[in-house]
Amino acid sequence: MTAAANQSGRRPTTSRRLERAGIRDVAAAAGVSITTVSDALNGKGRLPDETRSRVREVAERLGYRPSAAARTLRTGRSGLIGLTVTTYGEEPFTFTEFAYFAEMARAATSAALGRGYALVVLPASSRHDVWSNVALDGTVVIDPADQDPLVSELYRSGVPVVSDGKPGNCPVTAWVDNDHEAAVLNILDHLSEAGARRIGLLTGTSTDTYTRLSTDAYLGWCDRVGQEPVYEAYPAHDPAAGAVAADRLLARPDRPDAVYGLFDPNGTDLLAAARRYGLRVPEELLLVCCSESDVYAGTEPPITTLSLKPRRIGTTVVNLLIDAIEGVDSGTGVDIARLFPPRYRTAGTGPPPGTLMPTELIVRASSQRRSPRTTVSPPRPPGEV
Amino acid sequence: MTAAANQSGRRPTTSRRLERAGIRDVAAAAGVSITTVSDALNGKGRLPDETRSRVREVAERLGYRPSAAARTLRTGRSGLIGLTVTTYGEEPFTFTEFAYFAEMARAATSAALGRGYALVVLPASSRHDVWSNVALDGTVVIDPADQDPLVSELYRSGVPVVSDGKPGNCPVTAWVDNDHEAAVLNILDHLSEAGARRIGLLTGTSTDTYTRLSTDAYLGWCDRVGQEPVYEAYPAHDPAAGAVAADRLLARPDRPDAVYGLFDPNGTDLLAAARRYGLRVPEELLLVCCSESDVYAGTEPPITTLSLKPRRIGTTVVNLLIDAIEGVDSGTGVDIARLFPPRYRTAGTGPPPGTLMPTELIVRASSQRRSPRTTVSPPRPPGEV
DNA sequence: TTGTCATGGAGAAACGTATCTTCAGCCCCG
DNA sequence: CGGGGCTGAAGATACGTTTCTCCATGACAA
Repeated sequence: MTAAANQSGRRPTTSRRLERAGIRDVAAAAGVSITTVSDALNGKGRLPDETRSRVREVAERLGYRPSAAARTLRTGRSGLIGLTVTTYGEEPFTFTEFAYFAEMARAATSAALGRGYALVVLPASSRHDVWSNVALDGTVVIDPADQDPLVSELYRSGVPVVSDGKPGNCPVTAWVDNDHEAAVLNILDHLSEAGARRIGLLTGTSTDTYTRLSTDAYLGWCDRVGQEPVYEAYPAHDPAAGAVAADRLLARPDRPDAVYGLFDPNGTDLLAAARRYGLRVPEELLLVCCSESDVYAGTEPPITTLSLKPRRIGTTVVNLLIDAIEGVDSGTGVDIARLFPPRYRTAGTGPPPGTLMPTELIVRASSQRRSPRTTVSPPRPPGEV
Repeated sequence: MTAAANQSGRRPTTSRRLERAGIRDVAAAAGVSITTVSDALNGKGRLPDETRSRVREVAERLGYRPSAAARTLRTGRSGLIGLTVTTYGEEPFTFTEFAYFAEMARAATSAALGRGYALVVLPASSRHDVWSNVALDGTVVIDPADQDPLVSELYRSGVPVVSDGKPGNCPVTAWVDNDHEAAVLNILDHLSEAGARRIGLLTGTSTDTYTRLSTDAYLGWCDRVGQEPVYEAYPAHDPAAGAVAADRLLARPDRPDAVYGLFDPNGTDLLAAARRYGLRVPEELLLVCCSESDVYAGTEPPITTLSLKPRRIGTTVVNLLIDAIEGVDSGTGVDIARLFPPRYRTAGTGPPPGTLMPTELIVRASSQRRSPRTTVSPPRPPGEV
């Protein structure tokens, strides 16, 4: 039972193509055990620097690359993070449809790579065949559905899940969202101060968190101020429906003298509709829409936009997720509490913990009747969710 | 990390270890061997349907999910495909900067998922720590650098690589690209027919394939037709430099009466510059630019654009890659030949095999002095590369 | 009876790594 | 002189699959 006898029968088959060098090959070439190789390469164990560097050199010479699969199997960590966008239409991804998603995904990818993780793009559909085929350390879910079965299963099976957008009824490890309520109230106040008497809303028919929270904030504001709500809803994922809804809103008998549009294309659509009805902006119609696009800096007139700061969200979501992954080694969740910034955090002990982030209102000519200067709203203090 | 924070009852039921059920547990529960379980679940082996369905039912009841890591280790297949975009600035990704990348990536993701693969986004930098940490069945490289060390190493280590954009000096399994030369010649002919006497070019300073091929085609055309080249080059990744270059081009003493811009923002930049110089489009200046954005259908006037059909490219690239992954089991490349369509394929036996795809010219008012009607150019027959 | 198949299924060997445990020396102190 | 602690490194096991090999059984023909 010598070591030589043990190692002799490694590859009796004819090696016509050259196999990738494994850790055994490195060990043999360096004249040490595989334990020593592993320790030397991973900076563990007790080894003199001389042995360490020698092993490293041999590994380099042999072009040794550790097998990611084997390492994942052994350590239980893959370094992979799932990224999911809820699908609207037939296409599984809405990346480019809304600039918000694209920017958010880009930031998330960067943040993950910066911490040594890679992002895997996965469909929100709960097709097991796809999901169970990839070992995930955690998952980012953008805009989760109200009762997402996929998220529930992931969470139940112990995979950390962090969502962009406050989740409805599915449990998540943590979530991050913009302070949509504060943002809408801020905009309504802003329009009021600019002289608006009746503010209309262009909103969506879907039930996602963003649409719901924003609409509710609008309705609450109207109720508080004593204005009759004036709004039109349309399916946000339909590119053509937005223009129709904008037209409808301005055709109403109780036509508003200011409009906030919840979705990116609303700005141009409203502008076009206003032109059709001969309404001058901002003299006769004040305009604000939510958008990440800078085309609104160049429209005639430039349009005030609300930015959801997708990059900040994406970075935060990923960092939260990786913190959860690396902080929780056993099955039970621990230590997540310290990861959240002191402000903008839900106080209660009840899960899941969430973080609200401030938005940014970029004021342009379309919402000001005086001097159109670009300015930035200060972040609002955190309110209750 | 106080004990209180630690004890904050997160998941009360997880006090005992709720280990994921393994294949052994399923085998024990079903009263069969793990071999039978594996065969039953994977549709292999010789088993009566009764056993098969019973095992499947037990597995379902136990919530059994095979370990992706173990399967990958055993089979050598991960179901993961890398997606890389060459980085321009500090940001690792240019996804949103150019709509082409975003659309292409989206199509590639869809195509991969449709065939059971998932895409993992990776940086083009050759940081081993990231790349070697994930088991890849193959890689898509968008716009590879002229002598990409990363691509070379991947290819050498046997990982199939398919590139979007004809590679310069690095070996790839296959590549797909638009027929840039044909596209440019087509545009120049189109502008000539519309009455252009001196056609200018707005191009980039970088050395990627797209820029190089397009510029060369332009220079060759000028030489053939006997026109003095009139062009300005600028760093394409600099968002501000484009407007300056457009201005410079129209400020030249030998001002062109038609311009083709190679990059997406050139259309609006050229339009703005033309306005500054009081040039009417298309009466005094014909305009075409390469873009995937549909904003050019709504500009004043609408601008003729060249579409690179990113979705078609993305789908083709991924299908080619997966064909290579599944068709080539040994190290040496085989069988790839049959995968390529008979047309648009390089004839020679020498690797790497490439596919040229036709582009689409969407003709709008900016490049026509007569009746501005939208039409589509027929695909050109394949020429030599 | 004996051999040949076909059927249904079990055993065990990988896959390549990380890590827990053990062990041989060696020095030093009592 | 004996043992405790430290250093350097090897052995062995486990991770959870897939799959190759092989065996038991019974039916059927020779």
